[in-house]
Amino acid sequence: MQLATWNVNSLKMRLQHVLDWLAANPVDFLCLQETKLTDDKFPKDEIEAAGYGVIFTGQPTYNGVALLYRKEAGYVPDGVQLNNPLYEDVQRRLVSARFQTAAGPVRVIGAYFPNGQAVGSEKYVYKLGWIASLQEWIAQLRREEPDTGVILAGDFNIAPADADVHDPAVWADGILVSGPEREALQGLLALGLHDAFRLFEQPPKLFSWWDYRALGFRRNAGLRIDLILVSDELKPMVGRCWIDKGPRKLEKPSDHTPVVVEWGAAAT
DNA sequence: ATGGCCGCTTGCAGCGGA
Repeated sequence: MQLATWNVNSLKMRLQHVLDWLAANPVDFLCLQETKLTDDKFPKDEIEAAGYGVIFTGQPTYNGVALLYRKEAGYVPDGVQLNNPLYEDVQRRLVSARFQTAAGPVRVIGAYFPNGQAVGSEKYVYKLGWIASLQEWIAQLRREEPDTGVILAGDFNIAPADADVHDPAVWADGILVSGPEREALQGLLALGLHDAFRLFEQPPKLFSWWDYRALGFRRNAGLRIDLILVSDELKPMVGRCWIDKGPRKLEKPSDHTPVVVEWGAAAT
């Protein structure tokens, strides 16, 4: 099985990229962030025609998330949750559902973490509070659904370590890398979640986002801020996790590119 | 050294993103 996450920076602008990518990469699940579409404008028909069911929640202009699941594989979502039940929020940043899979029940949570804008700002305080509440909710889920694995995938807007930053000196203590943000991520990992990408040896300087400005992509001046966390019971089944730079090379790309995880039978 | 793009809007300049 495969699951991917992709911040598309407007699904209206990127729908064809998503459909083309799914045709070439028929993943079981796809989490999208920054759809930037109200629910009445969501391209449900086009996505269903491509063989995927979809759960989505949006708002005007900003944010918006979607969770796609491959119909041919027979997935039926239950326990659907839009946003965090423990956190009142007009911003639409979370979409979740549980699925029965060949590797047992799994709850997928697609997340668009707040950016935070600048360390110490009002938006930064919101970011840290939002993550703390997400941690509380996932802790609650682990108690309520103890036999269900968890995959938390999305745009975390946090580079976990300096190895995930093209130039740590430039970014030092800034937004996306600051101590409190990284500690908040550690709080999530402490629930028994694991950064799937770092379960494996990886070449250096692999990123999932590159600034549109300053030839960021050509210079590989990027960050790894799009993550897939898998829970303890899924960890032994993860066989591969990779970043697909292909879509970032297209005309009018998103500034993020897909991250994919593959799991299945227990690794031997 | 600085900042350089992109998408969105009760829109044509300003905000947010990262």
